[in-house]
Order: sequence, then structure tokens, then C-alpha cells
Amino acid sequence: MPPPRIRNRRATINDVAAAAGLSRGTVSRVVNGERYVSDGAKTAVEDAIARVGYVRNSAARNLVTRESRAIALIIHEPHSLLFEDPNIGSILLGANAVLSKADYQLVSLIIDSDRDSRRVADYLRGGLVDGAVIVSARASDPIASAVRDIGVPSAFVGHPPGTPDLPYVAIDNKGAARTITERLAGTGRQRIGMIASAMDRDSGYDRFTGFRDALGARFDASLVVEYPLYTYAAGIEGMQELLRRCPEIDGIFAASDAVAAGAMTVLQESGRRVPDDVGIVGFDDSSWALRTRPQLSTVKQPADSLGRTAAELVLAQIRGLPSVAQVLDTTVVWRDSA
Amino acid sequence: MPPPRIRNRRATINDVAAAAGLSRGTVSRVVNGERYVSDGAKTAVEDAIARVGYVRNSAARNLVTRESRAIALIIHEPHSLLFEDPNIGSILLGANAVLSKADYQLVSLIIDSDRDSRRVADYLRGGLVDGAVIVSARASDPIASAVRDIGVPSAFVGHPPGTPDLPYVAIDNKGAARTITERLAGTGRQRIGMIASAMDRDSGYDRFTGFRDALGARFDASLVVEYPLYTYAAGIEGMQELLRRCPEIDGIFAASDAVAAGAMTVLQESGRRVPDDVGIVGFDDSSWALRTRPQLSTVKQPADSLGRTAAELVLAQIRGLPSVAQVLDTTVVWRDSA
DNA sequence: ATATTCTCTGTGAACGCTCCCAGAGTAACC
DNA sequence: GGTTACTCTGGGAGCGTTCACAGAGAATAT
Repeated sequence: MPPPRIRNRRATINDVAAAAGLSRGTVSRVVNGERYVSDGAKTAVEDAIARVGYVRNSAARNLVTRESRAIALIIHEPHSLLFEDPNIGSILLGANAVLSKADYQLVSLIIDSDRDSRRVADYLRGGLVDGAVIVSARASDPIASAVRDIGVPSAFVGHPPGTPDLPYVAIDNKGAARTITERLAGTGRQRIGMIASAMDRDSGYDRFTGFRDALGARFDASLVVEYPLYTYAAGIEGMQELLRRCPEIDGIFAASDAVAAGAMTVLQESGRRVPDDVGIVGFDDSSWALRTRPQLSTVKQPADSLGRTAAELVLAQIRGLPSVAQVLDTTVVWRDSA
Repeated sequence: MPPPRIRNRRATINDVAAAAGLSRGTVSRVVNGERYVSDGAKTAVEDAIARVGYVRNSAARNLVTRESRAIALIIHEPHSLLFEDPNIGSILLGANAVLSKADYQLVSLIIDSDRDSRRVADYLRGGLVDGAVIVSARASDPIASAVRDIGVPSAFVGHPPGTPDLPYVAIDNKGAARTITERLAGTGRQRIGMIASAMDRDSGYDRFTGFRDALGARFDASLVVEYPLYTYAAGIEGMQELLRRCPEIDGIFAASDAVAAGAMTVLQESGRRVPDDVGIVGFDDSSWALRTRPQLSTVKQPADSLGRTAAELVLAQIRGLPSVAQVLDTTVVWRDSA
């Protein structure tokens, strides 16, 4: 008959109870700050906890309470964008602020492969989180349908087509694109083009349609180029291509500030003056916008609020309250590039 | 006497066993892919799982196995840096790649307040992760000592002073700074200054001392300015200050590429040509370096490998293998800014 | 033919916690 | 002085797993 356990066990609630000369139940009450504990018992337990070095085992607790007090934030971005997209950081911090205040732990899970996708789905299914915020899932993203199937309270940042029934928080990309395009046209530009990006996402597609609608009859499909990602590199290539197609182009709507920054570099290297020869506007009002010379006119996207609101939507569901999709306002920030 | 439970319970392993006409043990064996289960039993169980919609409860599993197969990546960055520092994304993806292959889930926890700090410590203590990678903890960071006290396998990216006994992976900031400063001096510059940042971290401090050592007797403390963060804004301010102090300055070592980009903007707006009038070098070889005109000479920091190696150090500890601190190589990338 | 090994299945005993109920003691009310 | 309420404590039951062991039957070796 071997000794029951050699492993140096971590202290459990029973060890604390023994050390304090009280029962498991009382220790639990102290640990959870419940009522109906005498002062003497409380200090005895706190003493014992310190003495034996007790820390609560979350797995055991979660098992019986059926909750984890953690919310996942799932980031599904193409590799390179994780570095370039400044919105993600803001969304993350916004969500964290809300959840932190509600005493929930935000855990970020990134998906960078199919394998990750499956593992993350398992993580959600296993009950390790009470809810999930999904950032920038694209159309027909497997994680989107997995989330719905699992039935965990969730909210999307952005509105991926094909998941109509799940709560989301988004901005009116189309309306904002229309507004800024109209203002760009209002500066007297005649040949206005667009460097579109990420057309497989609502954000990219809607910015394009807003642009098209704004120009109406003046829309010229040959002045639109399209790239998969919102990157500086896309701006470089896109601008080069547009100049090749139409050297007299005098207005550019770039799908994001990073794209606009790339485009501006090409414009200036080609000897064109911004905004005198060519006007250019971006989208996001990220830190990019302040780094170009001249500074960018752009659409301010409330990334922090997107994160906050998404978190609130998830919390509402957890609490059994109704939670409806929300569209947040954007504003045009008019600087010097157009 | 009310019915035992109204709540629509999720299916458990027992429900599966009943549906399959087999025992709990056999179901468990199938779920975990163990040997010694007949083909008939296997398909019967798989069938039953699909029928009742069973998913394993991770809390119960973690409780008995005493592991979670998850590793935390703790990001403790000042608010604004989460957007600007491109290294973080690479570190994250590098760590994720290694852990994913080993079938561990990476969970990122961000610390943005003292409250977060405590909650994250609780999360680690609670056994919800089997290990932790800590990114960019500063000197005397409470989370650093918490990690040591908790005794969870861990590794630091970077080497915060004051935590000598924990494994870390870092680059030789001092040596790299010395090398690139020497090469900058080798281009014939006479008045070389530095825009230092983040001196409360090993990276910032070591880059400064490397710079000082490289210049030896030619080091001039009045040509060094210091800012708390590695930002574009620090580059702007720092360069303005240096030009005020010494208009004839002709060489700049910026503590990071973002800082260098800010500095270059100021230099060019002041009418100085880079590299003809002033040579400038950065640090990181981030995407910033390719965005400036001329492109930056800089030190290539293997951010992806830092993440990978840190993850490997943690896995080694979990497996009971020795894990020792590592210093990764950097290389100088010589472009056109100096 | 017997002993040995291997395959397959079932079941009790944890894992460490919270929940709930019972019960003892004390205080408050009429 | 008896009912009623409130405070405090202890301990059984159960959360959903895995693990270890026992044992039955089939295959292989002696």
C-alpha cells in the first residue's frame, strides 16, 4: 500500500479549514466574501490561508458554478494586418476596460491557421469563457458559424455577411464613405478614383459602395483599384496603378489611412502636390493620419467604442437582457490633404 | 418536492454512455483517443455524441488532470504603445505558432490598470494556464514578482532588471546599439546624438549604454534626449530639442524605428537632407523602416523568434527539461538613411 | 492442456470546490 | 415565556471528468 500521494499538493480549502479549526463551508464563505461569518472566524481563516499558502482552484470552482468570468476576444486577422491595423489595439483596450470594470477577464485568442480555428472553437465549447467578442471575421468565416452553433453569448465587431442573427456593433461604412467622398468632390475635383481594400469584408465593400453612390453618374469604374488588405503597400501599388491608368487623376479616396499614406508617398514622389494637384482622403483617423505631410482628411472611426460596445452586448446577454445590434456614429475630420 | 433540475443541462459523458449503451469509461477512452476500444464501441460512441450533442466540459477535465493546455501571454504595455509597437504582433504570432504546434492554446491577457494586474495574477494562480510568457514587463513590475511567487512555468521576453532568476529571451541591445553607432560614426559624422526612450526597460537602457560605449571619448551627454516611450511623437519632440541644442548635429541614433521616423520628419521639414546633411539610424527593422524616404538603416530584431523561443522555454519547463536564458542575434540592415 | 499476454469494458474513487439544508445559539417581538 | 427571526457553523451531495484497478474473454506461447 503506497502512500496516498507523493506529489507536493497545493493547499486546498480543506487544508485551510483544518489549519483554522473550522469547516470547509466557513472557509468558502470567507473566500467569497459572503455574509454570516463571525469576525473571529474570518480572521482565523485569513490567517490560515496565509499560513498554508492557499489559492483557489478555478477549475473546481468553474465546474460547480458553471461560469468562468472570462470573455474571449477572437482576433482573426491575416498575419500582416496584426501589425498595421491600429484599430485592433483600440478595440481590445476598449473591450478590456468594460470587462475589467465588470470583473471579467478578457482573454484574447488569435486565429492564424485552420488548426487554431478548431482549437479556439474547442476552447469556447469547453466552457472556459462565458462569452465572446469576434473581431473582423470575414464572410463565411468558420469561427462565425462555430460561435453560433456553440450558443455562447457573443457579439461581432463589424457585420460579416452571412451571420444576420447575431448581435454586432459596427459603423456605417457606406454612409461615412459617401459623406467624405462628397466632400472631396466638393473641393472641385474632376477625376476621382478609389483604392479599395478588403472587399470580402463588410467594411471594405461598404466603403466602396458608398464611394460609388456618392459619385453617381460621375463614377468611373476604371478609376477603382482593389487590394486584399488595408496596407501601406496596397496604397503604394494602387496609386502607381491609378497614375498609370489616368495621370490626370485629381482625387483619391483610400479605403484606410494606411492605404492613403502609401498613396501619398507615391503622389509626392511623382512630383504631384497634395492637396494642390491631387486631393486625398482616408478612413479610420488612426495615428497614420497625423504622420503624413500634409495631414490626412479622414473619417474618424470610434474603435475604442466599438470594443466597449461589443463587450457590453456580451455582458447584456449573459445577464439575460436583450441585446441588439448597434451602429455607431463616425465623423469626418477635415485636415489638409484635401 | 420540485423536480431535481429544470435548467436544460448540457449533455454529459453519462448521457453519451446511456445513449450508446456503454459505460462512462469507454466514452472517455473514445473521446481521448486512447487504445483498447473496439471498432463497434467507437462508432457507437461517436454516434451517440452526435445525437446528444455532447461537448466535453473543460473545467471538469482540468480539475482532474491538473492541467489546462493553455499558456498565457501577458502584455503589459502603456496604452498607446499597443498601437505603435510592431514587435508585439510578431512576438504574439511567433509564440502562437510554436504553441499551436504543441497543441496548446495561447491566451493573451492585457494589463492596462492595477485592477487588471491583480485579476491577471488571480487568473494565473487559479490554474487556468500551465505557463506564461511575459512581454515587456518593466523594472519592478508587480506582475513579474507575482509570476515568480506563483511558480508557474514562465519566460520573459526581454530581461527586466530585478528578476534575475527567471528564464528570459532577449537580444543584445547593448551590443547591437554599439555596432550600429560605430557604423554611423564610420560614415564620417562628427556630432552624433541619440533620442533615447524607455530607459526604465532593459531595451531602452541598454541601447543607450551601447551608444555611449561606442562613442567613447566623443560621447556628448548634451546630445542625448530621453523620452518615456518608443513613439513617433517622441521622435518629433526629441529631434526638435536636439536641433535647438545643436543645429550642426549630423548623426542621430534613434531608439526605435518609430522614433527615427518622427525625427526624420522634423529633419526634412527643417530643410536638412538625409543622409547628406544628417545620417540617422533606427532600431527594430519594423515596417516603419520601409516607409520613410530614404529608407532607414536599422537593427533587425528577430521579434518572431523572440516569441517562438519564449514559448519553447515555457514548454521545456512544463516538460521538466532545463530551460536557460537565451540571447538572440541581431543584424544591421544598412539602407539609405545613413 | 495450461500459463501468459493482450484486448476490451465497467466501476469506484478521487479532483476541489459551491450549494443547500439542518441545527445550534442568540436576539427580538408580543 | 413562547413564538419568530436572524446569525453563524458543519457537513452531505453533487458538478463532469479521468484514473486505476478488476475482471472477462480471446489470442498466443510453453
